Amino acid sequence: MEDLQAPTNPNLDLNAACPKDVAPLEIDAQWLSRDSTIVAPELIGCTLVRLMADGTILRGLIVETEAYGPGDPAMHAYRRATARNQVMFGVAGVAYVYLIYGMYHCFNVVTDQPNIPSAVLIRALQIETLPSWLEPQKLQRAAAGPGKLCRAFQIDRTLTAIPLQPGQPLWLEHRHPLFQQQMTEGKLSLTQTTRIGLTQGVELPWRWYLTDCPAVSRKG
DNA sequence: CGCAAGATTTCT
DNA sequence: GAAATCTTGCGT
Repeated sequence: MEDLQAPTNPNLDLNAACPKDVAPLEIDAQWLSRDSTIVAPELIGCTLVRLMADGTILRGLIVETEAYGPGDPAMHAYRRATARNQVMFGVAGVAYVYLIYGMYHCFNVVTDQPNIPSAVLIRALQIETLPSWLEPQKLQRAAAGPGKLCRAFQIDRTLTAIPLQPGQPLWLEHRHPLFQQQMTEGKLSLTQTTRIGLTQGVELPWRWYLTDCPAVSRKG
């Protein structure tokens, strides 16, 4: 079983930081056209929105990310461009989705300028509202990990290379002003650590997560 | 063209 | 600790 330990930070109140009644601004390609190690921590607190084929909309607060970039031995495009990774050489703001271990998908946001292969892996979401098919008890950890996140939001390789814009199957929205405010006040904070599951580039501290958030894939 | 390894998850 | 499961890309 997974560790369902409650947050230890009494200030962590995502309902207060992200009230549901105000629509934040969508994130555009220009904002994402920066170094992945800059974008990755700034994406924490932003919202991933999924529009299903049947019109259903799912929303999740991004609570854990990892950066991948040029010169990084863990990056899929480290050696050269291939059919799989070529989307990361293109413009920012499109999806890069790949199959891992034959059974899970990982969702990335392409970042930085064209011809600079880089992306941010979205590793965990705090799902906003309970989908009809999900038991309430499982909501908190239903998107705690890149594979579980894609399973919950029904993201697979057919979505790779799509632009992340409203009306598309996926898009991003900026932090709510109150989330930003609680960051400034120190009530919310980010933790920076090394990335997970790698055999190369292990030492690079390019993973960020919302401190004490129970929806994060793992601590440390 | 064969094959080992993989940005994971879950069960024993 | 190990299985599930299959694509990718490197080495032969």
